Amino acid sequence: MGDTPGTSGAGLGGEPTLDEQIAAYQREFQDLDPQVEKIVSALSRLNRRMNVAYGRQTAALGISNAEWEVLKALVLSGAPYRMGPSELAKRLGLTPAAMTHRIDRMVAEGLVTRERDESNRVRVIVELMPEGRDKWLEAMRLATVFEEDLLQDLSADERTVLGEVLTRLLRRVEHAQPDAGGRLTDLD
Amino acid sequence: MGDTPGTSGAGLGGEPTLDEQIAAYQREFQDLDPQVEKIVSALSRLNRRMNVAYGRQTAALGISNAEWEVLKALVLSGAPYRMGPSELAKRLGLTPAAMTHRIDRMVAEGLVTRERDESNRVRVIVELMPEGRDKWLEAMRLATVFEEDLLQDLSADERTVLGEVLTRLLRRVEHAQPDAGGRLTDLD
DNA sequence: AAGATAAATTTCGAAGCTAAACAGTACATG
DNA sequence: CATGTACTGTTTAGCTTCGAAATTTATCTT
Repeated sequence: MGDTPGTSGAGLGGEPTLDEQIAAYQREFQDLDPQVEKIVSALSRLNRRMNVAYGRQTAALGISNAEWEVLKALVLSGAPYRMGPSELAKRLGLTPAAMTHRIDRMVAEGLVTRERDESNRVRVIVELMPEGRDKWLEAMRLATVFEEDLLQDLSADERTVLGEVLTRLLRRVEHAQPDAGGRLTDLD
Repeated sequence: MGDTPGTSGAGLGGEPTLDEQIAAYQREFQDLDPQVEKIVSALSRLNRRMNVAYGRQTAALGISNAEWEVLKALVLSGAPYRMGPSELAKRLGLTPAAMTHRIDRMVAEGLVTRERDESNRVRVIVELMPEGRDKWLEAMRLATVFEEDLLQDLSADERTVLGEVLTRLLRRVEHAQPDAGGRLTDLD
């Protein structure tokens, strides 16, 4: 792929084909299971492409990915769409300081409001505004259209199997904790 | 999930279970195919977890994700592991300016060298150093161990099917260009 | 030789995050 | 009831990473 044969794959930016990439992996790293690598690489690429698509869609609505995450957490919390900053921070994996900054921006843009909890004045309540909810809804509409198109070629059976297998993989990652060496030791 | 029933799922930071999340999606957004959403959400979560794992592993080796990307591109380019900054930038989706900065750091850390191409003195050649290659190799060893563990529960047949289906999805995203509305129009 | 083109770097600034110090509130305990 | 302790959220200061635009250096064209 240096400059001799490999101008074949047409990916994002001269990115090699999946098969080309796996061949390169095998060339450079012998003890590699091509089948495993194919699954993992495909997962990774697929997700990158999906994120690019989602990013384009949310950008078209004038919100960043960071803001999208907050909107999503609030909507999924259910009516009346209120959460505390620390709960949000925990959910999104941020420090409280970073959460404060994000909320600052989103308040300034009218996506959410921030007020003190009168029953416990230490706490703060972040509440989703109608405009924020509308943006989330519109983003969801765009996303579902994209997702249906993406899965278009899969039969009902294939969808079922794919969902089941992915869920099983997810369970394995979520219910297991990697030890010092990175191995997944089962907890069940 | 506001605060009444939903303390069940034990994800990253109080993250709801996949099924809980899908139920919430359906509650807030009626025209949603739960099967599609399950696949997409599982894909997304799986990838997030994998990235966390990879991040921990590379961090243990003292390199950032950004540096990991550069090492990977150089190794996969094959011996003698040389690329120009602009080619790297295109591959990684960065501007040339950002690429210059990254290379600065990596040269300072002894992972790569940077020298002018004597045959065309406008160009620069970034070359992988043995230390960089060693880091890549060690990261690959860790990654493959993790990946084997991840796919442990899948039968040979399931691996074959999963690889095939994911490849098909990937082809659909890579060979199609979303139009203005975000739809994937097939190009084949 | 003169301009056009191209590659890489430099400069400047923006975004986003964190750590640590700080302020305000609630609660427990004597 | 008084006070210490714990907790929530914000502020401040600084760091890292990236990008846009201008700049430098070299090559190519005519």
